[in-house]
Amino acid sequence: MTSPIQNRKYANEITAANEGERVSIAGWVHEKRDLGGVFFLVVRDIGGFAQVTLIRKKTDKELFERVKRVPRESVVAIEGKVKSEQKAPNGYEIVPERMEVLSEASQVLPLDTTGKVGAELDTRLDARFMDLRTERTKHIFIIRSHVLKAIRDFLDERGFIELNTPKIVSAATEGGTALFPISYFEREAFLNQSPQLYKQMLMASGFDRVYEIAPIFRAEEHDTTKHLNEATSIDIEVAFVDHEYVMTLLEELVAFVYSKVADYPGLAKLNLNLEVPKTPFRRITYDEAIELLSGAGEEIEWGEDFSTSAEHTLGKIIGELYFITDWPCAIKPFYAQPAAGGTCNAFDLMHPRLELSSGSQRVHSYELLEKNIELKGLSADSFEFYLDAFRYGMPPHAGWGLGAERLLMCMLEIGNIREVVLFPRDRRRLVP
RNA sequence: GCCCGGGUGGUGUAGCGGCCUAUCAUUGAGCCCUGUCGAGGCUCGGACUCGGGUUCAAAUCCCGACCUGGGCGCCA
Repeated sequence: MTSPIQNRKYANEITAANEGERVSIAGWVHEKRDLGGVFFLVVRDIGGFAQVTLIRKKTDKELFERVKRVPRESVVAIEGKVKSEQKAPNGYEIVPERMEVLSEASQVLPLDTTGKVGAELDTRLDARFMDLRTERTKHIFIIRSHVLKAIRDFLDERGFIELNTPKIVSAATEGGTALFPISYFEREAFLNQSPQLYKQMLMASGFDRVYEIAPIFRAEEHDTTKHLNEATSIDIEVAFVDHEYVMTLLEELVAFVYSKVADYPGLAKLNLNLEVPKTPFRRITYDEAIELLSGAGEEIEWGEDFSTSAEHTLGKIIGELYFITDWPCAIKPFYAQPAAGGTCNAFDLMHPRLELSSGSQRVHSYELLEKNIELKGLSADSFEFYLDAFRYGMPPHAGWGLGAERLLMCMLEIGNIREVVLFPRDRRRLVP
C-alpha cells in the first residue's frame, strides 16, 4: 500500500473534468460541516481548497467516524475519487476511500484560520505560523515574492548584476541612524544599516550596474507603524550616469512592480483596487514643497527636513507617487553630489503616506568626499576602507535604496508595516 | 524619548461602582439533521493582566508594575 502523499495533487490542479479519477490530496483540515447524513471536510493546501464529501450511508463506517473526529487544522492525506458536482465550491468534490492523519492538531486553536473572527496583529504575530494559513496573510507573502521577482526581472533585463555585501561591519557608518553592536571575536562590530558604502565601492571595481536585495538593521527605538529594526532594502548603484537616470529607472521599476501585482489573481483576497501609476512621476523641488506646505499653513524653514505631518500634508496635496528633488546638502548624507545654491543632486520618492526611497548622484571626487565627511562631523580615518576606492579611478555614479516593506505596505494599503514581514523585529519583538 | 488610548473565556467583544452567579459571536466537548460553502438547531465547558489602595460593596474608581494600540520625535 503506497502513501497517498506520493501522488499528491493540489486543490487547484483538480477540476470537474477529472471526474472519476482517483486522486490524492494532502493539507490542513480547514473546516468541517456535519449535516448528519452528509459530511463535508474542507482540505486546504497552497493551491486552494478541496471539498471532501462523505455520504453516511455510502461510506465505510470506520472511515466516516475517523474523518468526523479529526481535529481542525490537522494535517491529513486523503485518497479518493473525483466527482463532478455543481453544488460543490469548485465544481468538484472528492469521495474519499482512505485518510491518513499525518499530524493531529491540538485544540483549541490560537487563531481562527477561516476569517470568521478577527485577531489583533499582536496575537497574529505570536502565532504567525498559523496566521500565515489564513488567505489574506498567505497572499500578502505570495505578492511579496512576486514583487521581489519583478524587481529582479526588471533589473536583470537592464544588465544589472546582483551582488551581496557584508552585514557585519566595523564602526564606520554614514551617520544618522543608530547601529546594533555585536561581538565579533575579540572586537566590537555592528550590523550594517545599509549597503551604501559597499555598493559605491563596487563602482570603482567596474561592475557598472549592481543591485542588492538584503536586510538592513537600524537600532532606532522608534515604535511606529512604518519602522522596523530589521528591514529589507532594495539598493542599486549605476556608474557613468547621474541622478536623473536613476530616478527614471526607479519610477519605471515601481510602475512595473505595480503592474505585475495588479495581474496577480490572489490580489482579490486583499480586497483592494490597485491602480498602476503612470510614469513619469511628478517631480517637485524641495523649494516647491516648502511653498506648497506654506500655502497649506505649514511653515518649514529652509534646510529643515519634513516632519511627519508635513509629509502627510504634501501627500494629500499631491495625491500620487512623486519625487522631491534638489534637497539642501545639510539634510542629505555626505555622499550626495552638491549642486548650486546649497542644494545637492538628491531625491526622495514619496508615496502620499510616506517616503519609499531616497537616492542621489554621488560624490566621486576623493577630495570632495573627504571634505564632506569631515563637514558632517565624521572622521575620515574611519572611512579609509571606503575612501580608498575613490583614489584609484572612480567613475561618476548614482543610485538609490528602496524599502521593500514600505513599498509593499503602501501598494497593498496595509496599515502596519509588520504585516508584510514574516517575523518582524521591532522595539519589543524578538520572538518568534 | 514624549503625548493619548486599551488590557474581560483560545479568538474577537459587551459591561465601566451594587441588577455580574459577567453579554454576544466564534472556537472546544456532545447531540439532532442528506448538499453545506461564515450551514442550522439544542446541551455543556471556558475569562475580569498582576500587586497595592479607596469603599458597606470593585471587572468598573485611584496608584504602581507588566503587556499592548495609536500619534509625535528620532530615523529610512
